[in-house]
Amino acid sequence: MPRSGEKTKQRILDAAHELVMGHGLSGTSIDRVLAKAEITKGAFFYHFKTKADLAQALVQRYAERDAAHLETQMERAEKLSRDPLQQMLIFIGLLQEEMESLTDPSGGCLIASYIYQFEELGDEIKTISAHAFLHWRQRLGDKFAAAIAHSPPRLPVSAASLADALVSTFEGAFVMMRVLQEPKQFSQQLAHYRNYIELLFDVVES
Amino acid sequence: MPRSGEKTKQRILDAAHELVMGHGLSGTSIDRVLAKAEITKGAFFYHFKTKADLAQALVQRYAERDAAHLETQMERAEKLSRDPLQQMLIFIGLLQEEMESLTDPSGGCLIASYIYQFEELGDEIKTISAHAFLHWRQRLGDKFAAAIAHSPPRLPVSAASLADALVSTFEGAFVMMRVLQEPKQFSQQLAHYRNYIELLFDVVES
DNA sequence: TTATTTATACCAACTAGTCTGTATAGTAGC
DNA sequence: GCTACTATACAGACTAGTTGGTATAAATAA
Repeated sequence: MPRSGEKTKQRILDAAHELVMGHGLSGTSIDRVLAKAEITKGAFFYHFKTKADLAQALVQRYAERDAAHLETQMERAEKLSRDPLQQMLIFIGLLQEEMESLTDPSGGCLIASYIYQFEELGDEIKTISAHAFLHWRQRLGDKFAAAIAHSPPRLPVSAASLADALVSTFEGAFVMMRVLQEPKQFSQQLAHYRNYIELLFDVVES
Repeated sequence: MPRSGEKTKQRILDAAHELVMGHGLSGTSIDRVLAKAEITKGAFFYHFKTKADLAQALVQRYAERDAAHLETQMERAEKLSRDPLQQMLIFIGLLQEEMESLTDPSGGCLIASYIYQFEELGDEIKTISAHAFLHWRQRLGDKFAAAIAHSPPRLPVSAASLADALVSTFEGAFVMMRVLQEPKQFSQQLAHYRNYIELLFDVVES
């Protein structure tokens, strides 16, 4: 069945992604990926030059999907309000909705799964990872900048670091969820972030 | 020179810890630990039964030091004020002080470095990890409970989840720092947490 | 006080298996 | 004839873990 090369490649990436989430990158052998994807070694090395090449394709795909997801939810939020602050609050709410349906604590961030072996990763992967985070900083930072310009926050904060704080909340929540085996950590930590934004911009009725 | 076995054991743990922070656990071979600690394989397996045993000793030592550090700073904060909320704010400030002096983005949390290979880790390690986090929840949760009892927060929050939010902030900050190679992320994210607490308990002069 | 034993702490070399990556021969569809 | 594989075999490096032996120091016995 030629002409379907892309499908096999995606199967490999899917299998690898799942394994990396549970065993880490260096704990995931190519042989186990082959077994999970039900292909042979020849097929694997037809699509990927090396294991490092797989690791990069993995994070590339992850970053692309992540950016697309951010864009989708952000555009939804932008259609639901004209006010940038409200857009952000809606955006956080949409993320919360998604995460509340999570019931198993096996979710995670592929990029985060790489960070404790950065020393043996290529620069390309580091660049892709950083770029994924910087994209959030940019997209959300613009919203916060507009919100700050519209009404000053009760404490001095930079738009970029407020954006970073949401990404940080995500990453922290993943760690909490995995260590404590508590899926609810995710929506709980997001709720605190939302509280913070609301208090900061004084949208809480006293 | 027998009788000095503990020193060698600590040297092994030190070397292993440093390597795990840069290559992950499964990316850290025993051979490389031996090279770094400048000992032989015999010495290693005299002190540790298996690699899994090393991993456990590593996280055990980390958890103990972490708890001791929490206690030290908390007691300092408790001596500087009688008010539980102020104690928490001082405590956060003390942590911020420490983290501001960090200039290289190679720091990290050993427990977090384990989470993406939890599937191949023993239950003991998972228990130790969870317990370390739960200890923070308890210690800080009590403070927040007292603070909430003293003056109600502006939004409904639980003491435990507020405590979790600080641990989450830590973990998130480590990820941000590593991915973006920005050491300042740490104090920045802590500052947001501090802002949140201050706004929540209305200690900000308007 | 000296000789012997015992436990600790360690070393060098080895084993058995796993790792990534290569190679090769063959096949099914376009 | 090109693409997209299967299947198998294998090289070379690295893996965790084992073995047999050694140096040291302290405890015990003569």
